[in-house]
Amino acid sequence: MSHSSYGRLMAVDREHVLRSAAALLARSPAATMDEVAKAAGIGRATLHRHFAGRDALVRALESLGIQEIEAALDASDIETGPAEDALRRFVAAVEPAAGLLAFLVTENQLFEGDVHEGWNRTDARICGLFRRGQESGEFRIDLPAAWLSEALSGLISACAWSIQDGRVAARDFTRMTVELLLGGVRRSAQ
Amino acid sequence: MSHSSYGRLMAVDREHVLRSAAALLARSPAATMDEVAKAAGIGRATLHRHFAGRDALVRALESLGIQEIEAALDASDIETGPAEDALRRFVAAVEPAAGLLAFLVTENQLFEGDVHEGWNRTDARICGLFRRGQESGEFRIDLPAAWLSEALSGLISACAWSIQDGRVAARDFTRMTVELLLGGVRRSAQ
DNA sequence: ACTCGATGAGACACTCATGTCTCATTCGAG
DNA sequence: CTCGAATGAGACATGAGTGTCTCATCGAGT
Repeated sequence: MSHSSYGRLMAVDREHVLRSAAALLARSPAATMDEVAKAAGIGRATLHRHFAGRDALVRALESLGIQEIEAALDASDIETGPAEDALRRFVAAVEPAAGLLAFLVTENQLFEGDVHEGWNRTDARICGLFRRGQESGEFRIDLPAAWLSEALSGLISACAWSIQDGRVAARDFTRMTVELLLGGVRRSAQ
Repeated sequence: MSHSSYGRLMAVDREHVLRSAAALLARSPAATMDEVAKAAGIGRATLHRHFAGRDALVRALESLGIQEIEAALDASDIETGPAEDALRRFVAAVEPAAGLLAFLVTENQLFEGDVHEGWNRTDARICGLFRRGQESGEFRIDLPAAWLSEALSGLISACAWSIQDGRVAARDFTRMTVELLLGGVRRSAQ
């Protein structure tokens, strides 16, 4: 921390602010800039010094979300091994970012047409996972991979909300999400 | 239309306004009262004459949504027959209200804790459906019925959004939603 | 101890949606 | 045709959130 004029020194603070903002906005998407600042333990002025405005903050959260999801994709080594196992690993890895993902899903709903380019990238990888499973015979082929990707996002968001509202236990996140997506509700002969 | 002082005469107009508002707000939840009025083909003043304010409008939409879902529950005779068939009938019956349902899901996300009482009623019936399926041996019992109900809402919303964004075909709504929920993505021996 | 950058608090103006009001117009009933 | 209720258009005040600014304070490095 010798030369404080270098922007990267702010990275830790910026990171912390983004984490707080993500946690707050995932719960109350309509939260005020003032509330976001308070939640991060800083003043509103400082918040504006880091992020030009609310749009910039949301954009930064988008980037953070993309980054987390891509990190989960990488960490779970999604392109390797049986698709089912890869999906399990990915959902488990993406759990910490589930709230943020849920926020971005609804937010992207608002910004119709103005989607972050990175979003398409992660979506493509997830679609690729489902397509791989279909080609290998693990997954059924009568449902388009694009829909399966959307459904996965929907289920992750739904589970994150249910946990936030206390309707389901947090520790069951991965199991409930992935089990339902993989096996459905029908009791299979297996 | 003999005595125009009777409030029920406004029912048709009110209905039309609510339909338009539902269609618009399902796409852009942040739409202005002015946009809602324009979408309904009326002036903003008239809109305010029918609904005291934005809150009142949203409440009315909530009631309309509950009403539609309950109508779908009734029409699909959800308490009768095999749970799987009942679920299929319900999803097919609720399709016209899918956009409105998606709007209310995100809206309820905002109004945390302030849920419409009718919402719990419909949720209870849907939970009952899943529980019935579990008790009859049709559905798996390792996933709580409450979560299955949430997941159903999430899938319906996700499918409604995907259709709105043109990512999937509208005619596949029922099949994709119910097939995924019932069977999951795993290719079953069946 | 000094200095400089960053911060927090607050004041301020601006924007925008909302809610209320008025007024001219229209439409239907009598 | 006349009357009255409902409507549409617009003006207006209000409130909330935002973005920008200033200034006093704090803290780390020198």
